[in-house]
This record gives sequence, structure tokens and C-alpha cells, in this order.
Amino acid sequence: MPDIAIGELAARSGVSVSAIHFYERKGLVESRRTAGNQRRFAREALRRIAIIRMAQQLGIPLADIARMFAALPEPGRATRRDWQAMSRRWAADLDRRIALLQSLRGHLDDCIGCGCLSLARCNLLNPKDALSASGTGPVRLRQRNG
Amino acid sequence: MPDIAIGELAARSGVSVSAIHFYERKGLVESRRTAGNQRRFAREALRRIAIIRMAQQLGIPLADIARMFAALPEPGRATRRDWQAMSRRWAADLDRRIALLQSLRGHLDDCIGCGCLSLARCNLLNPKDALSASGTGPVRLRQRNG
DNA sequence: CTACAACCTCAACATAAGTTTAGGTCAAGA
DNA sequence: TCTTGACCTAAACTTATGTTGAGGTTGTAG
Repeated sequence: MPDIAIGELAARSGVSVSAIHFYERKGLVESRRTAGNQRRFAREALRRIAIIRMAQQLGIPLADIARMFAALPEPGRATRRDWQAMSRRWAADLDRRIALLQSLRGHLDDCIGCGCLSLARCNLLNPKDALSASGTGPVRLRQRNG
Repeated sequence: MPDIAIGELAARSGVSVSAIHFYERKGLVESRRTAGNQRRFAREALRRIAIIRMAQQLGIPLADIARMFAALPEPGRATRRDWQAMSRRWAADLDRRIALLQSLRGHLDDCIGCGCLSLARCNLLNPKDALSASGTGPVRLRQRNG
């Protein structure tokens, strides 16, 4: 099974052709060209796109994914260990997100209890408690900013 | 304590003046005007913005928040029960999100195990398993789409 | 009365992640 | 050979969530 055309890659990976063009422009996937200037993708591209989609579900922006990919060794030469490292980093990220959501969820229970009618009483809306030390207003969690 | 000017609202709520302008254009907050055409906000605006920020942390788009607000009774007449209903809906949403991330997290563990070198073996990357019945490619979860 | 900060509107710009459109090329079958 | 579908590029458009800037007004302190 040789390289595949973009249409097939799109069909197999579940993303649109235009999205693949876009990913290529962003350096997320690579292709070689046929004599007639058509793209041909190695099977690796299929995995890359799968990883892109997965990472997006985790809320990771394409730029970050691109950086991760860039940190891999030569294209096509990524070792099992490399992919594992990537997975581990994402797992850690995920854990952080889950923890944040769960903390928020806990506050929301308080909120349901108080009916949110009193700024003074509501734990979630009132920034004047322990959690607000890091900024103005009800800044409780601030995802991805560096 | 009467109505407050936009600068003070910004300072107290922790969002920028331009963001408040923007929220107003989107119908998320309301204001009356002074003789000199300056905005004056009721205290309710403070709570509204707190709620907006909270909801954003939950990943809820402004349009959804606007719809929630629109579903409330007359502005300023929202009852405790109304806010509770809103909180409960958001809590449910949060629960769904948390469940999704956790499922993803579980798959990621498999992925770390397999090193992601084999599309055939990796549970997360391979769409050909039970979870993929609902579309092309590795569509595993599809947040907010209706 | 004069400064100056805070306010106003409107329009343009920014970023992410693509999609759409327009105009042209390539490959394969009838 | 002709047609059709897959492919190519480039640029414009889209949605969300604001920020920035230009140019003008208000309100308050000295």
C-alpha cells in the first residue's frame, strides 16, 4: 500500500480536504507531490490527523500540536518513546483540566443551593474568597495562557 | 448605592470596558443612559458579568449564555428559582464534559501503553472500534452542536 | 476657565480553525 | 475525444470574542 491521495486521506481520517490543506499550511502534515502536482501522503499522515483530532478534543490548539510535532525527530522517524512522551504530556494536561472542571462543579453545587440571588452568599460568583488571589474579579481558572 | 458607571463596573467585575460594550451589543447586559449619554448599570449587571465569566470557564459560548439570560423573566425580576434552574442546567453540562474528558483520559492511558506506534493497536487512534459507529474517522466525542 | 480623565461611537484589526468560491489542471472511462 | 470527478492555488469569507484606534463629548478638580 503506497502513498494515498488527499481525498482518500480525508475519507479515512474523517476530516475535510480543505482542513488537510489547512493543516499542511500549518506544518501539521507533510506530503510529496506527483508529477502532476497532486499530493501524496504517507500512512504516517493518517496517524498524525488522528492525533490532531484527539488533541483537539482535549482542547489543545493546533499551534501547540504543531509544536509537539516539531519536537519529534525527523518526520517518519518518531519512535515509540516519542509518541509515549507526547501522550504523557497530554494526559497531564487532561488531568489538570478535569481537576478544574471538578472544582468548578463543586462550586456550582453551592450555587444551586443558594439560588445565586445573593452575591454575598454565592461562593461561585463572589470573588472575595480564597480562590481569587490571582487577579481582579471572579477569575477562578484561566486555561491555556502560556 | 445607585447605578454605577462602566469604568467602575469594569473594575469590580474584572472585565475590560470594551468587553462590557461588547456584551451589551450582544444583549448580555443592559444599561440606562444619563442625560450626557453615559451608561449607568444596575447592580444586577455585576452579577450578570460574574455569571458570564463563570459560564465561559465552563466553555459555554456567549450566545448560549445570552439565550439563558433571555429565558429569564423580566430583567431584574429573575427569581431564585430561575437562577437555580440555570445552575442546574450548567451543572448537567459540566457533568457531561467531565465524563467526556475522563473517558478520553482512560483511552490516553492505553495510548501511553501502546506507544501509539500502531494504528491497529492503539485504542484511541483507531476508529475501527465500538465507539466509531457515529461517523467517519475517529469521531469520539462531539461537544456542543445543538 | 482650563485640563484631564472618563466616557461616547464607529470601524478596523486580531486569532483560531477552518470553509467557500473562483478559476484552472489532471486522470480515467464512454 | 469528450466529459467528469478529483485535484490544484489563492483569496475571501465565517464565527467567536474581544481589542485598538480615531475622533468627539462629559464631568470634575483646580
